[in-house]
Amino acid sequence: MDSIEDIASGLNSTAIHLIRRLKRQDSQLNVGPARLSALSVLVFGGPCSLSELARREQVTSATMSRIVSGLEQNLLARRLPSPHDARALKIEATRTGRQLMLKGQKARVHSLVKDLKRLRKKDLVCLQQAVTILRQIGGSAPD
Amino acid sequence: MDSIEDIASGLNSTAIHLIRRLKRQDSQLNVGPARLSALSVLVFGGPCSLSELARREQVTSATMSRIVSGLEQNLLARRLPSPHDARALKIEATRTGRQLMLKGQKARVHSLVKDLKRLRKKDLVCLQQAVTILRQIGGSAPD
DNA sequence: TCAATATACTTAGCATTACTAAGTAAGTAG
DNA sequence: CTACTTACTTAGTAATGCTAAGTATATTGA
Repeated sequence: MDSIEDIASGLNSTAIHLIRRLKRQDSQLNVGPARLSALSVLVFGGPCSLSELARREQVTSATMSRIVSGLEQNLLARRLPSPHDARALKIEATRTGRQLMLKGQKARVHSLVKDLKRLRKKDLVCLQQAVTILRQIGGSAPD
Repeated sequence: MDSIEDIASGLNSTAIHLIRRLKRQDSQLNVGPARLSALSVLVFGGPCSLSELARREQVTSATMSRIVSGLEQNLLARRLPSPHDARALKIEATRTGRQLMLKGQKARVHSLVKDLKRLRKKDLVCLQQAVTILRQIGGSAPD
């Protein structure tokens, strides 16, 4: 077996390649990566405040404010007043936003499925387990 | 076993989380992501022309020209004339650049190793195999 | 109650990184 | 030698990150 360092290094480069491959699919949506990522939080995690969104995306509130402005211009999300706190916002995806997100997700997954289909069943089981293992470690990572 | 779609979807979100985690380490280097990524090509792949670098990083030559200018300002890489073609450049990492890259690589790997150490041997073997499997598919991805 | 503080968000200014379009210099083909 | 191609740069625009500073609302405590 490789050393733990080798495995970590392998995970590093593998993740880089995987992400690059998946990003190529996103480019057809004509929405920047920051907006797409924030939108996915809204679609899969439900509406939330701007600061909560900023925290999950690990950017400052100032940056998130502009990302949300961009999403609004693209009609993918909207700002609503928060029911309990007049300072805060409730940000939610529009119908268009949900549709775009699901379309993008489909394209990403499809591009991977094409390659996974060429694998033996044994290898698929291995990847499935690997995903489960990696989900457990680093659980602090936001969505 | 999950469907192939589920596994693909799992790989997608796992890669996103992994990358985000690793990027946090990079932020301490005070070099932007595009420069860091280009520098890694130079350090681990050796000197190459600007267009070759652009091709590997999947950006236009115009974009790469500015990234290389940034690397030069940071004293991390230098432009040299290409021996065989007066139009082209040979771009190479400086000693400082190599050192910075290796330091960054170490930080990335170290942050993962800390978590991997908590896993059982069986799980480590699984991750190692997963890396091997993922290296084979999508081999067209650049470095 | 009211003043001080804290929290939520926005705006402005700067740097990086992406694009296209347009320009320069050098190699190649007829 | 002319026309074309290739390699790179520069300029202009847009998206995305930051910090600093401002506004509005909530909370705390004398």
